[in-house]
Amino acid sequence: MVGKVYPAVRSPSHGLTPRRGRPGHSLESLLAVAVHAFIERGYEATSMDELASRLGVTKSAIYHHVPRKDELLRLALDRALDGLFAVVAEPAAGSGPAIDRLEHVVRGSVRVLTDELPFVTLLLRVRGNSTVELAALRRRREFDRVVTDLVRAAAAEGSVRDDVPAGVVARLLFGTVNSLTEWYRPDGRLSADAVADAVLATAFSGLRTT
Amino acid sequence: MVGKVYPAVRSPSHGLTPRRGRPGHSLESLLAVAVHAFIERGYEATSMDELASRLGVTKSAIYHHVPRKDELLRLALDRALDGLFAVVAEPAAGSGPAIDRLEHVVRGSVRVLTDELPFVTLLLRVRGNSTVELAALRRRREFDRVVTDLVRAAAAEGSVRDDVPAGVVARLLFGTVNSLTEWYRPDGRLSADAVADAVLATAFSGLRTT
DNA sequence: CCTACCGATCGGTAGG
DNA sequence: CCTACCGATCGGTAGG
Repeated sequence: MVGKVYPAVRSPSHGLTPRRGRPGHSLESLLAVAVHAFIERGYEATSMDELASRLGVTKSAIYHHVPRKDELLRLALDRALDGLFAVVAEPAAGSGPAIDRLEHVVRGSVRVLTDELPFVTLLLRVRGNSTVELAALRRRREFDRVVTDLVRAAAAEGSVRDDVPAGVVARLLFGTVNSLTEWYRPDGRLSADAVADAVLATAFSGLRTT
Repeated sequence: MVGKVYPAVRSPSHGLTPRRGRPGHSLESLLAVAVHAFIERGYEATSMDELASRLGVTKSAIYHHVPRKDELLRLALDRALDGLFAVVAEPAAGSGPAIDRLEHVVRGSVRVLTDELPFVTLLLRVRGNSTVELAALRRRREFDRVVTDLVRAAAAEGSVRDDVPAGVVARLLFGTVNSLTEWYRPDGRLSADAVADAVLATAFSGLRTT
């Protein structure tokens, strides 16, 4: 279902086709335009003709690069998910006090969100209305489970509050992180690092000073 | 644009038509089914025929109650927005220390979210792809401005951290609150009051205990 | 025999 | 609240 192969796919799970080491330029720009349109108008509300029009090509030209519309969605969602799973696979996410590992995963997630903003934005809008969306939701829930386990471990250490269930703390924490897609813009006043600092300070220590 | 009138509208801004004091039962159930479908499948991806099928009537029967599909969206979004504005209009939101007023508005917003979950969920998915959505976004931004002003006043009082811009603190705070629509369910383990307590404790004091 | 497309149209379904 | 439709557009594919 996920590993369905179409001509010339050799690269990692994001499915790009870098022929002889060069980046697959036209699929890449197609994907960028598609993700932009999916975010702006919604996936189902975006027609292949609209994508074609934005790209200045015909609809048939798009079908040269992808076999179906939902392949565009799958490529985009996998890119976001690959980024998030790369964070929890980093050594710093696997050793040391749980509170430090949690901080590392939050900072890494903010970095993925700011670096791959359109892809993560699209991921957070997915509701499970197709097999592609269901597969993405499954991977996302797996990521959430890792974070919840970290929060639970940090609470057991005594470094995270235990008057609120760990699952609720994890959800509120990632609700805060994920809400960045609603307003963070790379060309805005705040740098990606400043945003990460703001999220960490506010979420970990709270907004109240008194 | 917003006040466009269609036959027999006499009630407040939610636009229901309670004839002779009796609640408009069929519009109410139509709205409930429509909002449910819009959340599940997306507004544009939901066809009027699908709504008719869910209701066990024909598509034309729906057009007896609303003149256009987007009227269903407008009614739903106005209900969520009316609830939120009712909170900031409460006396406790207008007097006393800013930090207390902010806490009151957050608690009230969580209450509206839990009480009118489907309507608020739909509101938070709106992206401005039509005049109805743009009007809702305008009202929502007005609400956000009130909250940001409260955060700024609380920071000026010295009761909210000032190492992060007030606008960012406000966005993160309401990112946390709004993320409740992603997982809170009225029939779940946590009561609405317990959720409000969890949000207040986590957002105001932080998740870290050390 | 390959790639990167084109103009035209398929069977169905959208909102109204 | 129904049957019977409309102009248009949907995702996907034909031959060249």
